[in-house]
Amino acid sequence: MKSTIPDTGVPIAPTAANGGDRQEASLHGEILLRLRDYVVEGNIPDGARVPERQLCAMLGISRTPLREALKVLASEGLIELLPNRGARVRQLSQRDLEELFDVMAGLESLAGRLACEAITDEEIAAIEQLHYEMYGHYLHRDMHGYFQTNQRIHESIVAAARNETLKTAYANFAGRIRRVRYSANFARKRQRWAEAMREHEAILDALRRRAGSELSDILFQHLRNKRAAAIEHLTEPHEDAPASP
Amino acid sequence: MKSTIPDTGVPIAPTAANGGDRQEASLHGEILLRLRDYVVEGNIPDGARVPERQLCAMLGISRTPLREALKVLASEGLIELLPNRGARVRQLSQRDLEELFDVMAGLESLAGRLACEAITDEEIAAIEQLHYEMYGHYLHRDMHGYFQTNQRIHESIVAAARNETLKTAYANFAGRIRRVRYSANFARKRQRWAEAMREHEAILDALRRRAGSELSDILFQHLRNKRAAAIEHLTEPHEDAPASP
DNA sequence: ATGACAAAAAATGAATGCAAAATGGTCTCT
DNA sequence: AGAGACCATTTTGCATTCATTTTTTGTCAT
Repeated sequence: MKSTIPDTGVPIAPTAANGGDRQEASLHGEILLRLRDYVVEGNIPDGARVPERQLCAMLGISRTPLREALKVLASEGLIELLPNRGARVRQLSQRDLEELFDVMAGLESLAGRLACEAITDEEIAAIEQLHYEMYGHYLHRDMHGYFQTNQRIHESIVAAARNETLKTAYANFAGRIRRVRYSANFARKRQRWAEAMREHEAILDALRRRAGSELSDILFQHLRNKRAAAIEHLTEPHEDAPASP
Repeated sequence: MKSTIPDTGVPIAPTAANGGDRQEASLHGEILLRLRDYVVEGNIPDGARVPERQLCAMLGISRTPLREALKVLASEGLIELLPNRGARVRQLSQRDLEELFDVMAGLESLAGRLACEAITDEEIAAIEQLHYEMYGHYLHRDMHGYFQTNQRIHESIVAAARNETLKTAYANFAGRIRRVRYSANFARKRQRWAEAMREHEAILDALRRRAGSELSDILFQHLRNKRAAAIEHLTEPHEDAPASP
């Protein structure tokens, strides 16, 4: 009598798209990956209560591995665990977002500095390629394409830093602000968009010259500007039509 | 009898001195704090197997909360969990240490930059005070005092950054390399010691002028030098190692 | 009708139980 | 005697169960 749970659909789908390097072959590891994605994707409203039983039914497992995964997600800062009151999706205050953006700025700044020490001409060429691609999206006002290529550029810089620890930390913080970061780029401010393009050109220039310290400054400032745009976008979240003022 | 852990009666004292702000009132939270300290303090040899039941007996709890704490510690990078083979204290390769030092460098570099934006004259005065105190330890060849004051200075800079997220991340990474970081300062190289003092003066100078970008560079380089000293000290580890008293 | 109190229901925290996998030792076969 | 196979013990992973705490609900009094 092991199967007390109705087999509705496929409880555990193999997360083939994941990094897979980690030793997440066990059930709790699988659950962890799926729950993290589930939360990051925004399937649970901010601050909503999430009964364990419900998640168990959804995932087709018992509470033990689920609770283990919840503890890890809490330590990652994605959710918060109130004693005897269950888990809630962590609600980020404006201050939290500012702090997170600043930490991201520090990490990218570091990534740029380290990248200048070891990046190859081929990697720079690849980033240049992405840059031109992004420029195309910019010209075509393709916000979605721009956003994706932009992320790939930043990830390429992090990858070029050749530091797995940094890469992991970066991915962790990026997950926390994913939704906001996305909407930040969606701010209709064309001026900010053009400014970001110029900043990216400066980034590329410093990268070509392997000017680590300089690139560090530029990247920090770039993220600071993105932070400002994100915060501004959050405080006045009405933008369906091009506002007149 | 495969006891890898010294069996004292009540080995782990209650961590009353911990940053009790956290909502770790529950049992698993308490266990987490105690286990983390226990591991960070180096009570378990590198790479040693740690049977769950033994830890349970030691802590006087059942396996469920212990396993939850282990999962969290693994996500923090302190231990690693091999599927069906239990938890091992994570053994840091030289490359791991290099990466960790670089990430620490990035975080301190960020902290310095942010600190310049908001630090008060009083805070700077306090750091100056610590600096002179440290100079005294340096003159008296008091390695232990020097080490402690040095840490307090760096922590003060991080605190001055006014970013709790950064502070938490910094504490996390600091925990991972605590032992090595300590021994790094124990390197008998007097030359490096004098150099570090000069670097600290430059840090203080940039801080007084609120020169964020400059301070960022100096702090990064300072940590880079510390990293070099630590690695060097590890590759030729023949000094009278600080054994347990 | 509203508020307070109390009991029921549900959810969480921790312990125990059970199956699968790994470890260790012994035995057999060459 | 040595290498490999086999079995017993230990250990891990997960499910289930038990005990508290919280939340809801129903009733009563004002």
